[in-house]
Parts: sequence; structure tokens; C-alpha cells
Amino acid sequence: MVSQLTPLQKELILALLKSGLEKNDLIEAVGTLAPEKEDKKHNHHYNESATTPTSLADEDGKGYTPPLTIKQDSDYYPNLSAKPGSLTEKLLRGDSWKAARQIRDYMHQHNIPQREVVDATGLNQSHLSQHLNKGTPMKADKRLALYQWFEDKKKEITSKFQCVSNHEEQDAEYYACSPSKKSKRNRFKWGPASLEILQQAYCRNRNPTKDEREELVAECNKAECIQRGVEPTQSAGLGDNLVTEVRVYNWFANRRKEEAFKYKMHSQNIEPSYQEVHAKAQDPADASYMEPHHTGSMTEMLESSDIESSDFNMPANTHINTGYQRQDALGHATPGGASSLVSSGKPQSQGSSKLQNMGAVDTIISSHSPHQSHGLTRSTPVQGQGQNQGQEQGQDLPEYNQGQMYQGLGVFSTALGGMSPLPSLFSNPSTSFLQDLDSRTPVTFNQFPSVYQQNPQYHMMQQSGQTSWNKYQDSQFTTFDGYPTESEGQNHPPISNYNRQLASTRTDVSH
Amino acid sequence: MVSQLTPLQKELILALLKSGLEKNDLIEAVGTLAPEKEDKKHNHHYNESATTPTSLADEDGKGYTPPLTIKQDSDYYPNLSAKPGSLTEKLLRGDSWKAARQIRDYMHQHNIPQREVVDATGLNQSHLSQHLNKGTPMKADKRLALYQWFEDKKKEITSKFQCVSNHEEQDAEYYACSPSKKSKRNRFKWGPASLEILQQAYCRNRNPTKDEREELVAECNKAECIQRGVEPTQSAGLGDNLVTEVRVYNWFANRRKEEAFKYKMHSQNIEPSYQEVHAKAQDPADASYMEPHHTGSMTEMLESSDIESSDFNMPANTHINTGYQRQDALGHATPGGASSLVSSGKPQSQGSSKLQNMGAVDTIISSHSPHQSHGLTRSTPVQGQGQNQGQEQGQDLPEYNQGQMYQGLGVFSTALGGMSPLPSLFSNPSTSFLQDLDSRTPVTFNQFPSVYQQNPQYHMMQQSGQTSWNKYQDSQFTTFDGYPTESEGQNHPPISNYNRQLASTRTDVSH
DNA sequence: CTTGGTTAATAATTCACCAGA
DNA sequence: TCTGGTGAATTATTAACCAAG
Repeated sequence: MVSQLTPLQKELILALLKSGLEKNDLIEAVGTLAPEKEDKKHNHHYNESATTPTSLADEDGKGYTPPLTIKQDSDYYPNLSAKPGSLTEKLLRGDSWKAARQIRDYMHQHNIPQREVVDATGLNQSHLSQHLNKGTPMKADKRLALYQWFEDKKKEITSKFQCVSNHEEQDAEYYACSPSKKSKRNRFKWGPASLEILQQAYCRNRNPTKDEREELVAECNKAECIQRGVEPTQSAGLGDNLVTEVRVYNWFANRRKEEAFKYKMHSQNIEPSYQEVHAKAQDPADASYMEPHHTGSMTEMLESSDIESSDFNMPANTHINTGYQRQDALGHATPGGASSLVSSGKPQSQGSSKLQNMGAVDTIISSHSPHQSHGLTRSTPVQGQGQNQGQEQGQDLPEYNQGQMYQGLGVFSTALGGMSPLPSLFSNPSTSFLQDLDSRTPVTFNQFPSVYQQNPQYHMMQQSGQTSWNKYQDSQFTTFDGYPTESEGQNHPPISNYNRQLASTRTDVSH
Repeated sequence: MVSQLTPLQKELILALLKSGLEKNDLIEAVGTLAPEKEDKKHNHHYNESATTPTSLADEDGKGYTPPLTIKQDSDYYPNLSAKPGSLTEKLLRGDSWKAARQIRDYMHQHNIPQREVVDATGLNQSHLSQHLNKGTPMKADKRLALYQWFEDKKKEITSKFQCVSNHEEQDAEYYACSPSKKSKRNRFKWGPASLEILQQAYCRNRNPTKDEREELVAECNKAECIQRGVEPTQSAGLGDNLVTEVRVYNWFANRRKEEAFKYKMHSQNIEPSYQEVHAKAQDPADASYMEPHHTGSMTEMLESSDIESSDFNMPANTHINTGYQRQDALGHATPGGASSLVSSGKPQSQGSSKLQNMGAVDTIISSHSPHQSHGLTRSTPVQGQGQNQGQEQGQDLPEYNQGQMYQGLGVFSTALGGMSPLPSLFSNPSTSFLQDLDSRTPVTFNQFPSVYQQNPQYHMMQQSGQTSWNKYQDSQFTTFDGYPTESEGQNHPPISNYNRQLASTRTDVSH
């Protein structure tokens, strides 16, 4: 027997034995499980819920009580080998990176919180994160737990969507349901598709009325369903990620606030200091980039770069959107063409990798992309999921309808913006927003109004200006975005900023 | 009296009263404090340690036991108004954003962990983070606690560096020292200056010998001292952030591993899908990029992108690098020009803002930077601190020597890369590393070999390709970088929509 | 309703650490 | 002298309230 085992199998068995399992118990368990298929045996985590059609609404189909502090040791990811033909087994046998990507993508598609996996499998959160997002290796025993969770989760989700429309238990489960376990309710998480929709809506109107919000709710839920490959009517299956009016409301409120404070933070008054430093010659330039407080915000910079060619044409619109928005407004305010130019030029040296990134990227992409983009983006109705599953190794569950769904909804998916089939090379997301929409080609989605774009990713690092530390730009203190930061002067000019939106927004959303 | 109070003062008093303080206590406290200067009174947090010369080595000069779970309520940031002329008072009176930036920059400069502030002030971690990095508002009472901590911390650090060379207590404190409190030891954190040095060293040699490591230790400590504005000999004052050989060793080890796994994760087999999408000839490429383990690292990619204009010239380089490196290697490996084109073209639509960013930026930067970078980075010995303090509002502590130090060490600072006088606009740190070093122009710094660059900031989102979800690129699952990811095979065409971005952006940064 | 404030959660990252070869 | 594996910590980011104009 032993000789027949693959290295991986051996490793798994050894791991099991080392994990505290007794040889006899292991053997017994093996004997017991072999015949069956879904063996949760004695392993605590992940099992319960899900598969049962009744518990549809609840996503976190985890059954055991929060292993939060557990982590003890031994029997954590103690399951033995997966059933011969199971997905789990295939994943274990195949390339671990491929499996990781697959799981990661699936989690993205269904907006499954990583924490759920951690709770269910007992894996270390950072380790799991590293394994899934970076290629960090993971021992087979741990991966087994992960894969089994994955397999079960797929079934759970599938069944959830299947019986959704029928039962009303959805609400019931909130309290009743699986009394014992049911760990904690998952936190709501916006999906990319919904965000895309919200972004666009935000550009149009920052303060949607309740009715408008309700519309967005419907739109978002539909988009989310499509993302998961189910029919728009299956929104009940979204469970905790079901979009509601309150959530949309909160999203707008948070977005507005975020936008409001951005100026203040950046806009420092870097200028003074610099000028001092090396005098005039460069100064002019420096100054420009520094604070040109045109409050234009980083976006400008970026944009300026992007647009470059057009550059000043549609100042406000163009640049701002690139990475950020809020600032854009500011940028608009500051007419000084010089500043814009300057910024683009000098900034270069600036931060390290992080800083400039985004802005530049967009630009670059945009430059070439035009041609290709069309072909890529458009058509090709088939969506991610469908494809994934089928091709790769057939690992994906053929069970789902996704693929088909997509097809039918080709248009819609496109609208979502996130669905691009391309791996991810450069999807220059939101190029310009407000204005871009009209002027540019069908660019659309990419950039988000503000919040999202601002993501750490975008950090420009510029802001620090004065203090200099930030500059280091290294990973260290990533800090915020990169606004021109002129400020310091306590923001006088600053606060007026809000106009930007106005200007920016105006565009046009609609088309 | 009351009528004389400023709105802020009133607010503070009201906050104090609401925070659980009794009116009488408050009055008494006020009376007691007014005359003194350093009043820590009855507020728990932040006080103790620091200022005493003996406790130099220990940075976290926090004295109270870990307030970890405390957070109770009332008397948290109960201190009353700051002494009239104190820095704290000035900060409170001035623009909160300016103060926030100032504190943030100071923390950056001295590599002070945010957690230390949280523990010392009792502020909510996320709130503090938001306030410091974004402009999120914070009530005056909370800010008071923050500013007082800041004021004390400055003194503590100043004194620490002053007496460093004298005492040997450094080691002693580890165990003995203030027995009661001494909360926890701060975790070591690499500073931007050191990272810059390490990055460069990594490019040269991935496996430095012990001797080389020791050299780096000395170099890093010197750089860190300079960053803080103290003489290179004051490295003892770095406390927990003192660079050691082990840390350098770990850094290299982690970097190597990181680099090693990057390929695996990204390189997916996107191509298949693509090819399918638009033809053949790429497959071979896929394989190549996967392991090409040439360990070249991301840097490559970035740079290539920089070149941008060249676009297709060096296929692999161009696209892949944009965001990440590892892949770069892959990219290089994959000769298939077609693939590169494809990827670059399609991905566009892909993610939203986050994705492309970095890569592009670098690219852009690199292209122009060469010229400017010099001017900016170089010379201008005066550093952030010096400037800031002086200008802004004089808030910064004139106490420090920083400014001067820098001047004298102009050369050195330049070497550090991070020190560039410019606020932070774009200091393209470590551009290319391994390979790039030689081939490319003097782009230098920007990109880091791998780790740092990979930062979330850089995420390209591309990877998702197949599954499509990632593409959404929105904030959601930022996930990793953006490698070509072709794998999945499953999602062939589906998500293709995303091109839009491409077209729009194209512009071009530089001008 | 909305905006100042504020926060529990979530999750990416950082820096270590340990076991073998 | 590592390198597979791992993980405790740290911290940016999310999605929420909540009080009060």
C-alpha cells in the first residue's frame, strides 16, 4: 500500500499523524470514510450548514462555533485524503497555485469573506491570505482542509441559489435556523459589479433620493447575481451580501464624507520649504508640483500625465478622474496651466514605486489600449466563471449555470465593468469619469468617483511633501493618496474645494 | 471667562465633562495644571517613560499597562486644555489637518508604530489611522490626547538621542527597567532609508554573506539616524528599530522567497484563454513566464512599462512589469510578442482604478524622470523636517538638529533614495533591480525587487483574468498584483468587456 | 435626512521563527 | 545558510451606526 502512495499522499498521512491523530484512529477513519463521499468525520471545522437547501440565505454556512481563539494545534486540518474523484482530491493532486487562484477567484466571485474560510478551516489568516494571493506554499494537510472547505462551499452556494425562490426561511434563519452553531453573520461586502454601478450613480448625483437608491438596490442585486452566474431573480441567494437601501445610503454617505476630507489632508503647503531648498531655477517647477495647491489633487497629476496629449483641454474632467475625483474639482479650480504641466514633469522623481503608479498606468494603458480595448472588452459574452471551470482542469464546478447566464447577459456584464475576460494585465479602469465619459470613447467604468479609487493602491505619497519622510515612498508608510498638497496654510483655499464634484460630475454619466 | 473661550475650548470642556469628569474635578485639575507645564494628571495614557534619559533604548516609552482591552469610556482622552504656549495647544488651535500631517510625518520619520499611539492615547486605531492619513475629523478632546502624546513623544525621542552614547542601560531595560509598566516592546520596523539600501544590495546580490550583511547593518543604521536628523553615531537611539544582522538576514530571506513564489501565482495560464480569444502562438509563452524564475523580480516589469512608448518592442517587459515583477521574468521568458500585446490591450478594461496604477506610473516616471529625478532627488540637502517645522507654523520642534544634519550629509541622503527633499511627489525609488540595473538607463530606485513593490498599492488586479471577478478591480478584492494570469483556462473570453479603460487613458503622462 | 464622529471587523503586510538539508 | 512553512502583529480599509442640526 504505502509504496503506492504519492509523495503528496504520504505527506498528508504523515501530517495527520503528526497532528495528533492516533494511527489507529486514522486507520479507522480512513476505513469509515473511504466508502462515503462527504466525510466530515471528526474534524471540527467547516461542515454543517450549507448543503441543506433550507439554509440558503445564510452564506457563512459554517457550523462550528467560532474557533476564534482555538488554534490549539493537532486536529485542525486533520482530514485525511479526499475522496478519490472529488474536487478536493484533484486540487491536491494538481498545481497548488492553480488551486489557490481558483479558490481565490471563486471567493471573489461570490464575495466570500476570507474570515469565513479561516474560521471554517482553522488556517492561519495571514497564511491563507499569502497562499491565496501570493504564492506562499502551504502544506498539503492544510490545503486539504482548504480544498474541502472549497468543495463544500461550492455545493452550499449552489444549493442556496437553487432553492432560494422557494422558501421563506431566509428571514427565519436569522434567529432560528441551525441553533447550535451558525457562527457569526458575515459582514456585508460590496461586490465589484455593484460598486461599478454606484460609482456611476455617484458621478451623476451625490445625493440620490430614496427612490433612486431603491433603483440602485435592484440594479446592484441584479449585477451581483450575474456576477455569480445566477439569474437576476436569485438575489435572495446573495445572503448577507444582499444589497439594501440602507447600504446604498451608507455607501453614498461615506463616499461623500470621504470626498469632503480628502482635500484637507493633502493640499499641504510644500512649496515654501522647497523653494528655500534649492532656490529658483527648479523651484518654479518644484513649486508647481508641490502645492500648486491647485488642490487639483493627485488626480490631476496623474491625469495630466494621462491626458497629456490633450492635457489642458478638459482640465478638470480629464485628469481628476484618473485616479481620484474629489481633487479634480480642485484641479478645475486652479486654472494655472503651468501647474498641471509642472506637476506631471517633476513628480516623477518623487515617491518610489507606489506613488506615481496608478496615474501613470492609466495613461500608458490608455495610449495603446484604444485599439485593443475594443476587441477585448466588448463582445465575448462568455464570462469568467464559465470559462474557468470548464477549461482549467475541469475543477470548477460544472454544476453552476454561470457560464450560460453570462452569455445571455452579455450586455449587462459589460456594463459591470469588472468582468473583463482578460487576466488582469492592464485594465485601466476608470480613466476619466465625469467628463471622460462623453469625450472619450466608450471608456466608461474604470475609475471610481473617489473612495474606491483612493484605495491604498492609489496612494501617491505626494502629500507628505514637506516632511520628506513620506517620500521614501517605500512600502513603509504608504499613507494616502497623492494630492498636490499645498495646504498647510491651514486650508483656507482648501475647503472651498467641494466644487469639483460639481464640475466633474456634470459629465454625463448616462452615456 | 466663558465668553472668552474659543469655540474649540468650549468644545473641549464640554467633551471633558461629558467624558465622565466631574465639574469640580475638572476645575481643580485646571487650577492645578495651569501653572505647571507637563501635566499628565490623572489621565492614564501616555506619560511615563520617555523623557527620562535612562530609558533611552526603549522607544515605546509608554508607561501604563497595555490598555488593550480597556477602551472603557469616560476618562480616556480627558486631559484638559494644554498649557498655553505648548505645542499641543498650538496644534489644537490650528488646522487639524495640518496637525495631522505633521504628526503623521513625524511618526514616519521616526518609524513610530501607530499602535504605540493607540495604546498611549486610548484612541480608536481606525479612527486614528483615518484622521492621520485621510482627513477624517476628530473631536477636540481626542485630538488633545493625540497632540499631548505627540508633544511628549518628541521630547522623549529628543532626550533619547541625546543621552544614548552615555548610558549602557539600553540592554538592561529589556528586563529590568520600569518593572511595572513597560508595556510591550515595539516590533521592529524597517525604515524607508534602510529599505532603499537593502533594495540596492539585493539587486547586486541576493545572498549576501555575513560580512556583507554586517556592512548593510551599519549602513542602514546610519541612514536611519540621518532620517531622524541625528548623527549616524546615535544609532543606539533607534531603540527597537535598530537594524541588526538577523533582521537583514530575514529581510533577504523573505525577499527571496517572495520573489520565488510570485511567478507561480501570477503566470496563470491566461494565455490559453487569450489565444483562444484571438489566436494561437502564445501558449509557449505562458509556460515561460511561469517559472522563468530568473528571479529578475518585478522591477523589470515596471521599467519596461516605463519605456512605454516603445510599447511592443520588448513585449514581455512592457506589459507584465507594469505592475509586478515576477511576472516580468515570465514576460521576458515569453517571447511571444502577440501575448504581450494582447495582454496589454485587453486587460485594460479589467480592473478599475487600482489595477494598473503603479506599473504605469513607474513607467511614466522612468521615462521622463531621468532628467528631473536628478535635480529633485539630489542636492537640496535641506530635508523635510527642517522645512516643515520652520515654515508651516513653526509647530515643528526647532529642537531637533535634523535640518542641519541633512545638510552636512547631503550625499548620504541622496544615496538613501528616500530622503529626496521633495515632499514625496514622485521619488521613484528603486527602479529596476537585478537585470535592469545594467541594461536600463539610470532609472534606478523606483521599483523594489519584489516585496515592497508588490505592496497592495501595486496590485494590478490583472491576475484574476479567468475568473473575472477580480477584474472588477474595484476596491473589493484588491488581491495581488496584476499578472497576466492566463491560467484558469476556464474563463476564456468571457469577461472581455473591460477594454474601455485602455482607450481612454492612452494619453501620456509626460506631456 | 445628512454630516460630523466613531468603530467593530476584515484582511493585506510585515517581520519572525523554526525545522530540516 | 538557507528554505519551505507558519504566524503574531500591525494597520489600512470597510461598512456601519449615532447624535444633532
